[in-house]
This record gives sequence, structure tokens and C-alpha cells, in this order.
Amino acid sequence: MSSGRKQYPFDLIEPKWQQKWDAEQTFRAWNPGETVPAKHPFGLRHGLAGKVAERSALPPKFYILDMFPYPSGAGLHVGHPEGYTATDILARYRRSQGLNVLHPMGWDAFGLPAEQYAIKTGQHPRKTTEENIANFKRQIKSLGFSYDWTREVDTTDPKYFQWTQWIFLQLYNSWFNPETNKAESIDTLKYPADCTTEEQKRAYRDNKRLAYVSEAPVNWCPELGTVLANEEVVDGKSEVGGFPVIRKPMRQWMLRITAYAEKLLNDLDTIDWTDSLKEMQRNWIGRSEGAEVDFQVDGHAAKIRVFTTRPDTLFGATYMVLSPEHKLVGEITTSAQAAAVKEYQRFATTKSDLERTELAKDKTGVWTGANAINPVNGEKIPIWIADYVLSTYGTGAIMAVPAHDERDFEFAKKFNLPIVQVVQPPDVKTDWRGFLDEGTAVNSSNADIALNGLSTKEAKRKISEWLDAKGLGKKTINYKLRDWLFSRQRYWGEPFPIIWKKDASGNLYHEALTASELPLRPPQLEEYKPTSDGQPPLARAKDWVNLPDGSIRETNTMPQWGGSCWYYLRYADALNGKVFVGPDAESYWMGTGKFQGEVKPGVDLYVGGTEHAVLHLLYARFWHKVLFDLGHVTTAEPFYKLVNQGLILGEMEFTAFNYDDGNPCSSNELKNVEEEATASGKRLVGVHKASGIKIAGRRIAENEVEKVTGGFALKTDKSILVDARSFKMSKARGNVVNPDEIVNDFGADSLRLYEMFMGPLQETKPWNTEGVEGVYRFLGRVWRMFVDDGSETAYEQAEAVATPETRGELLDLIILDGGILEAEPTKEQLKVLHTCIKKVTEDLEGMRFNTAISAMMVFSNEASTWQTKPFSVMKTFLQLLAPFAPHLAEELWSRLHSTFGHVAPSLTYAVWPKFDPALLVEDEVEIPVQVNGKLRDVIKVPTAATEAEIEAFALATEKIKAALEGKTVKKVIVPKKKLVNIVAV
RNA sequence: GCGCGAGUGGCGAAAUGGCAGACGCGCCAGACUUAGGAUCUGGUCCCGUAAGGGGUGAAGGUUCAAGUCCUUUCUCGCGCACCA
Repeated sequence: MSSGRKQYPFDLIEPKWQQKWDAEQTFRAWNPGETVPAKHPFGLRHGLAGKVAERSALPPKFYILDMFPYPSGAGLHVGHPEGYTATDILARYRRSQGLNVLHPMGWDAFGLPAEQYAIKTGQHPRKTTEENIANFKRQIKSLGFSYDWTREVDTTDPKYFQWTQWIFLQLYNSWFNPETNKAESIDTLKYPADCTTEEQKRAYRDNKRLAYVSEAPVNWCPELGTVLANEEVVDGKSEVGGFPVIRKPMRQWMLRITAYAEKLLNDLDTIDWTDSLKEMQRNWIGRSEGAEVDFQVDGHAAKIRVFTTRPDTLFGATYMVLSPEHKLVGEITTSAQAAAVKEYQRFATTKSDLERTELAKDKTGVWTGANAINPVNGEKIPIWIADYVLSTYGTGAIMAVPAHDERDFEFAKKFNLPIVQVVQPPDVKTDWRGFLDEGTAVNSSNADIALNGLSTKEAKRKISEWLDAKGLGKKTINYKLRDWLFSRQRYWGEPFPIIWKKDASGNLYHEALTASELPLRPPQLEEYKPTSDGQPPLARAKDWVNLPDGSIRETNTMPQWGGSCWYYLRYADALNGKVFVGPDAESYWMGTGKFQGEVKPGVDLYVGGTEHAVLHLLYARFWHKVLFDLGHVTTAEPFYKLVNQGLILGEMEFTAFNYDDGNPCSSNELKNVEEEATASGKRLVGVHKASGIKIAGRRIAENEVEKVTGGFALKTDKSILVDARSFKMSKARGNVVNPDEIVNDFGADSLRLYEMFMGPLQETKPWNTEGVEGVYRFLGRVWRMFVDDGSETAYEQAEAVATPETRGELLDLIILDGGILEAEPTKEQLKVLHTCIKKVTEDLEGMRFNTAISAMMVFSNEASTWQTKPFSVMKTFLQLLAPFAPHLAEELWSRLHSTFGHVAPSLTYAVWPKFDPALLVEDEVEIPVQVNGKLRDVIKVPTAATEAEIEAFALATEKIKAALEGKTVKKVIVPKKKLVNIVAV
């Protein structure tokens, strides 16, 4: 489409308005206490022009936030503008409703790609980052989004990361007080009696901080040369790059997110997120209720503590399993078993997480030679070690109840361990072996306690009470959530404001910088690789690391998630040099605002993809809660309403399959058809159902296929079905759509409109560039509805010979269509307009952008046929269009007003039109008439007709009489005067 | 395996339990044109010349009335996955 005639001169219109909006700071959001310039349209609308915007005088706020983009070198893809357009439309709509809208944008700019580029080329990541930001910003600006650019933030800017480091100090200098159930200053910590020396106190204190150092096994990714948080490891591979991850003990900074597990879980009930997203967070937090039970090791002083959710099955515990890394393994292993145990431990630790997952089905383990005593029946049960027990969950040890646990059952079968039934399934025909659900307790009694006959629930309660009374165990709650591993062995991140010192006995300890010493900038380096002895790149900067007093700086840096944990707070007061966010700005923009009767604490609307479900969105909630506890913010949750945009897939692709001998294979002969990466790109591979052999597909063109019953088939042989599907856009597949090209060919307004017209925001949907032409044509029709044909022809002829310098003035050649007059609208015209106002307004409230656009298309289809187009109607239509296609709407709005000698008020701050229900009422309505639920006729009746009259009308028509012939009318239903259904037999 | 979501024309989709397919793409026909990959007009779920009949993944159910509610089932997508 890049050739061919333009539907309208969007290439002149769009830059013109973007420049104007920039120059006039149209979208600037005003903080309480700021002075609004005399001519600013926001001030003019709200009576604040030239005045100080006192908080009491400001209209209610509305904070609309987009997820923080990482400015990659690849630039924007069409997925970004989907969410950005949705929020921009709502931001513009809310402004016109009279709200003070905060709609900002910025850059999550620390990150791996810039650093890896630096390692390869030696170029400072700052340079790459700046270039990428400039490109992203250019692309985003070309789409005409109404951001307040004065609030732009960049996580790599020292003015920004100074405060990221400051928040780290807040975490460092706090502990979680279980009594008050919140974070408090570390100064409120009480020391136990046996902490007497400074060293002991320091150790105790450092162990309680929300930011602490741990020496545990961590996720090490050799390929990336850094550790990763649990949330960044997917299927044993790094989320970024998909490289293998192994477990390695290392000293690392951790953040105590587990202290907030309960709050993070419970407060999900106070926010308006989708159920699926809340469910993902709940699963990740993974709360489970159960009991801890102590088992005495036979012949040892040691006890083994286990966690179980099924204490009612304690009588069925026939063996125990420790994780290979469990502390007691060495102590209890008998000499006879020592060699086997050591060998198994070695085997377990060398396995990567990936291998552990892949080999999950085959159980392995060895006996330690030791036994434990089952506290309920005194029986000796063997203690094994096996890697199906994770050291990081619960106590790292389990009681195995093979009869009623799938994993224990498999393990017991493999190693011939006894299996004892303790739960009777409700249905007697169900095999109790491997029965996991609730039932009735059996074989569970001793001299002291009897569970037999009790339901699982009752049995759990009774045994828990008994264990508690006997001092053998207690009720406990466990979480899957682990503390957040917060350090990375990288250069391009925030340095920790931490220095290390040695105490009198030569042990290292850490101290934090003070807030006044921030920002701590990273040093200049010649090379960005880790050191040869495996230290992070910052260790290369000897002058930076080694301080005059002999102490040394921390050389780890913070992960990318740090900067993105609080950016939404900085937007509220982005230029504040004294605090991370001023209290007035924070409480105004983030406070508990009331709008349309709904109480919304925090950001009013947050839109982004699901990829951050358990990373950014969990981390940010955690930081926010800490800041809330410490009194720095006024709400307990940062994001009140969150909407996930759906993924945009590439255009539909067809794939044909062939056997090895070249004969075609119909796709319905295959199962498990999925994508496979090869050296030359990606392809589809399926498994032949009959033979089980793998068959690879090849992509074919759309004109080679034809629709048949059951799918698509080859044109050349219609018995051969082909696979038809859309794929995620990726460089490897070569199906990425670049927004720049769409803007160049069709304009920003068309791109915006198409992204919204594709379907509901939340759904996954395939891209189709031909669909862009559809909305582009619609905008062209709107344009032609307003402008004079002849003048446009003159414009086009002039344009063909214009120079770039003179082109801009050519727009003046275009005049308004003669049919637009300051005339009184007809009843019909008002009805068409108000139907559109109603639909667009309601759909904006419900974020149904696709149907709002179709309502405007209906309007333009109608209005195009009008001889006389009343000024007032056309003007109002432009207001409806403005949030969606702001450039075109502004251009026509200004022409419309100037043609009639009116001063055009700012379209951005023009009062949103209200629909008048009275105008939608018709004299006559069409009512469908059904006989036994089947449509037989449609009748026209006066709107004022009563139900009885409608019924009589319906029964009297020829078609209905015919349909009722030979039948007796049993009943006539006229629901809400909308339809008649005659029941007849 | 577990959890969540979705299945409607050739395609993207629309439908407070009340006329299934609005709107758009594509396609077909026509008009204007030297031309059309511009624009405008009309048509376009399936069977049938028509009258009529059938139709929202499949099978049951509730209801005067079901794409929509309930039960079973199949398919696809997403998330989690030895979490005791």
C-alpha cells in the first residue's frame, strides 16, 4: 500500500499536531501547588489559568499507567502500542470528562542486552542505552500519545537510581516485626539475652534485616555469568535467553519478601485484577496449611522435623526422606552406607534444575542406614535421602505415606518399602493404593488416640491437637515463595550502597552508606566482562572498590527489577531532588481517590502484558508494602485496577507436511504439532499418529490452499489438509510487524484505530495488515465527509509538484465541504448522533474499544448520505473520534471552527458530550414475533402501545395467522415490549 | 497431571436469556473511469429456483425462549508442575 493514493494527508496532519501538543504542553499534568500557566487549556477549563493549583481546587485525579518498557535495540513492535493506545484513549477520555489525568512514560533501561553489547564492542552501555531510548521515544511520539513528557524517567539516570538505592537502604535498615505485623526501623529490634558483644548483636541484627546476605545455593547461569531469582528461572532455564541454570552455593543479597507472603496473598482481595492473574500470584506464593512433626532418630539425639499437609496420615508413614542437602544427613548416615550416600549427594548436586525436572518421573534415592521412630506408633522406619524432596521447601524432609501420596507411592514401589492404608476412599470400589483425596481414617489408633472412622478434616484437627499437647508437633503454614535473590554479577545495574569491613577477628561485615552519599555511581571500566577469577565486572575498578580506610565496596549490582519496582511513584513527582516522591504529590496521585462512587487506592488503571505476572507485579507490591509500613506512601497496594492486554500474533501461516518419500501427508494424520527451532529458523513438526514418526512441515502461500470442510486443504489435492495458525511474532520466524512502516503507509491514527479494532483488548489476536486498510479507509471517509472534493483535487495536484518546504502550506488549499452548515439538526440526525454518543461512552467505560469504533463507523456510514451536515452534529462526532484518532480529529475540529468564524476551544479539554435518551425514542418500533420460539414475522407498532395491543397486533398479521393454522394458542409472552412469543400446540 | 481462559461465516469479530453474524477484511456484481490495487452502490452463514428448512466444537438438560445458564465431553491457548 505504500504506493497508491493517500486517503487523506495524514503525513502532514500528524506531525503538525504532535508539534503543537509538545509546544503547548497540552498534556501536562499539574501537581498540587504548581502554577498553571495563564493560557493552558486545562487551567481554562477548570478555572485555574494563571493560578496556583491548590489541592482543594484541583479536579479529581486519574492515574493511567503503561507498563515500563525496556528500550531494546529492536525498537517498538506492534504489541507495545496496543496497550499504549488503550491507555491513551482512556486518558484523553478522562481529561474531557474533567479529571486531572496523570499519564506518563519512561524507560526501564538497565539490563542485559546493552551490557552484552558492551562486552562485545567495548562501547559503554550508556551509549547504547541512550540511542535505544531515543529511538523508542521517537517511535512512541510518532503515535501521538498524550504523555506528560516532563515526567519522563530513566532508571539509569543517577537522579533516578539515587532513589532506587535509597529504597534499598530503607529495606536494609528495617526488619519485619511479627508482633506489629509490619516493617519497622532496625533500631526497634530487641536483642536476645545471649547477644552480648557488638559482634553478636551485629550478626543478630544483620540476620533480621529485610535486605540481608545469605550463603545459600542459588540459581547460577554460567552462560549469562550471573545468578538469577527463582522468578527468572523457567523450566530450569533462564527466562532471558533460555540458558541452563545450575545450583551453586554463593554469597548473595536477599530481600525478605517471604515476610510479606501473607499480606501479598490477602491483599489480592482488595484490588481489581483479573482472576487468572491473581491466581498466578496465589500459586506462586503457594500457601499451604499443615503441621510440623518431629521424628526421633533411632539411637541419636537428633530429631527430624517434617512438614506435612496431611497429619491425619501419620500412622501410614512407613519411611522418611531427607533432601540430599539436608544438614542431618552426615550425622545420621551409618558407616556402611556412607559411600553410597556420598555418591548420591554428588549425583544430586551435579544435576542442573533442568535435568532434575526432566528426570522427574524416575525416582532415585539411597538409604542412610539410620531409622526414625514414628511418634504415633513407635515403629522404626528407615530414613532415606532422595532428590524428589526439595531442600528449599518446608523443612527439607518428609514423612513418606506411600499409600496416599503419589510420589511416595512410586518411590515405595521402586524400593520395595511397605505401604499401609490409613485412608478409606468414600467409594468402596476405589483402590486405596495411591488414593490422594479425602476419605475416612482407618488403621490409625494407639493407646492414646484413635482417628478411625473420622473424616480427613476431623482427623487432621484431632491429630494436630494431640501432637501439640504431646509437644511432638504444631500447626504450621508454609509458602512456596522464597526470599528474593537481589544481587547480580553485572555492570549495568545500580551499585549497592554497601561497603565491607573487617572486624577485630578478621571477619567481614557490611555497612550501608548514608542517604547523603547517594547516588553511588558505577565506575568507568575498560572492559565489562567478569574478572578472570570470576568476580563481577565492578571488581575491575580497583580505585572504586578499594576505599582509603581499607574497606571495600560491594561489587554486585541490583537486578533490573529494582528500578521498575517504584517508577510509578517517581512519575508523581519526577523532578523532586529532595525526596523520592513528595508527600503531597504521592497522596494526591496515589491516594485513595473516589471516582464514580468507586474507591480506588493507587494507580487507577495499569495496562500491560502478562509476562510480569509473578516478577514485576509481585516485587513492586512487596516494595510498596514496605514503603507503606515505613510511612513513605499512603496506600497498601500500588495498582488498584490492572488489565492485561492480549498478545498480538503474526499473520496466519499455512503449513503443509510431506513424508520422507515426498508424498504429501494430511495434517489430520498428525498429532502434537508444534514449533521447533532449527539452525535456519523455526518450523512446525508433528508426530504421525499411526507410525509415531516425526514429520516436518514447510510453509506454503495462502493462494496454494482452499477452505474445505474440516479445515484448509491443498488446492492441488483437496484430501490433503494443511495446518493453519498464527505464531507469536519473533525475529527467528521473520513475522515481526514494525509500527514505523504502518505509520509511514497509513498514519498513526490508522495504527491506533486498527490495534483497537482487532478485537477485545484482553484477547490474543492475529495481526492482519489488510485490516489496517479497513480502518484507514474509514478515516478517509471521515475526512471526505468534512472536506470539499474539488479542493482536495487541487491539493493533490499541487502536492505532486510541491517541494518538502512548501508542502506544509498545502493543507490550506483544502476547504470544508459545502454540506456542513450551521443548521438545525433533524430528529433523525440527532438520533444517529446520540446513538453513537451512548455507545462510544458506554464502551469506553467498559474498555470495549472495538465496538466503540464500529459505532463510529455506523455513524459515518449514515452521515455520509446526508445532504446537510449540521455543524453541531459534526462537531460532536469529532469529540467522540478524538480519543481514538486525535490527529485527524484535531485537524477537522480546527477547520470546522475556523470556517464558521469560531475560535476552536482545545479539543483535549472540551467537555465530553452527553447523550439524551429522549432523542433515541422512536415513534414506532419493530417487534419480532415468534411462534414456539421461531421467528415468523416482524411487526411495527407505536412505541406507546401496551403489551395487550402488541399481542393483538401480532396475532392479527397474515403470516402469524398462517403459522397458527390448526393450532391452539396456549400462551402469549411479550417480554419488555421487545418481542412476542406465541406458544401454540 | 493440576489451575485458568477460549471455541460463532473464508478471516478479525458482534450479540442486558429475547430477530445469531452489527462493524471491518476478503470475495462477487455494478457505476464513474484511458486505467484501477482510488472512490461510490449493491450482494455475500449453509441447503433450496422459491416457499421453506438447518445453523454458534459435540451430546444431553433447564426455559415460552439458550451462542449466553447447568451437566458430560472434545479441541486449542496460557500458567504451574516431585511444593510433601
